[in-house]
Amino acid sequence: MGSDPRQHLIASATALLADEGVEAVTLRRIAREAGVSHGAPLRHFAGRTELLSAVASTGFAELRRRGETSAGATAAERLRAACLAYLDFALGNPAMFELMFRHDLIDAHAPELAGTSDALFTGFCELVRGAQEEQGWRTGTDSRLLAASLWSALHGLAELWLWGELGRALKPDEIDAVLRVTLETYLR
Amino acid sequence: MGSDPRQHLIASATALLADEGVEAVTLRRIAREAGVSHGAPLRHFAGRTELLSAVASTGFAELRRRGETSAGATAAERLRAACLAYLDFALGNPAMFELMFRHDLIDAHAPELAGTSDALFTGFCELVRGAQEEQGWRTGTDSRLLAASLWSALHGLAELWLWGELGRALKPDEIDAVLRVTLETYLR
DNA sequence: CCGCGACGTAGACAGCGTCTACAACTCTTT
DNA sequence: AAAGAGTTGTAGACGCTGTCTACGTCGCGG
Repeated sequence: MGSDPRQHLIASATALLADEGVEAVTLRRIAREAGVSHGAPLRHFAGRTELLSAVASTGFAELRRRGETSAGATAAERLRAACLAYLDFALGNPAMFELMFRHDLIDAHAPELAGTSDALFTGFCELVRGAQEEQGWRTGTDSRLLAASLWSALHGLAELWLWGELGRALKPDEIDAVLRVTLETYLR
Repeated sequence: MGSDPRQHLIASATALLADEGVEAVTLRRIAREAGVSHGAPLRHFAGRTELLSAVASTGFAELRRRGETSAGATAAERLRAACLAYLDFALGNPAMFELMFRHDLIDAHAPELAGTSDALFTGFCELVRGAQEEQGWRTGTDSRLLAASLWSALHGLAELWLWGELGRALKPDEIDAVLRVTLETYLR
């Protein structure tokens, strides 16, 4: 294996995830992909859960990066851009997005994963608070609660859309319209 | 097996689901629970997916029942009650709720399941339309899009809460507060 | 030089979904 | 009444999975 076998395994798993979906990411497939024996990954990860948690953690880190670098002159515009980035990430990386919230496959309490996902939520809270302070937007409500509510709305939209539930009731191009309704509802 | 083996198996699976979670609901466990051999369920269902789809379908039916019978003098009150019922169902039956949206375990295109879940969305749309017409609430927006947006917000809140992501950032009793923020945001 | 820890391998085990061959039982048709 | 066909349950097999264990094989520090 390479110089950093742990990173090598995470990379193989990430590629497998993007190519063939969550189901395909088994320890044995990862090992085969990485060119090692079926038991080798267990030398670097306590089990499948720990490896998948590490993969999911990179997903949270990437999502946070996208949210933080979202451009905009005002805080409200940056918040709006971050919301769009969330949906963009989910629809563009459906398998990674699914893994990140499959609590049967990952361990939300793993230190690394808890760190990256908490950082994501904290960053989002700050975006919300910034928009609140900048222009007296919903100043009455706790920014943490408001951030949780808005995040939920975005998250639910991504999940229902990816699941296909909305897909039968709505036309494929109507997801943008629903997202616009959600943003209109919150950001005004 | 009983007079209606199909129903018997669904009942065993439902009990197993509530008792031990989604992971425990394997074909072989269901068979053991129902007191038959490990291959017997395949005489009544084409595979695990079909059996779990039937179980999930009962979940959608129950959820719809709760939403339709939600009391309220005005349409707006009935809509609000239905929203509360959605969260109540998710938090009270976490395993069933999880199964209902695990598209890797069930087949969303199975006729029975598609019927019950479509009926749920349609009913919710009508509740939204009713509230729109009754009191000129958000009359500019398509009721289907508005219903999808609101449903997403509720669904995301349930998922994130059950997943535990919000649980680390928020105190256990703050989910009610977030729900109130969401309802305030939409229903005004 | 030797031992020890890190790493990789191969085999085993139980559990899973699914398939197949076989037996029993019910119902229809002759 | 006898025979055949369809339905339902059983038992075993196959390949897949995660995980554990025993066994090697390096490299590096005492």
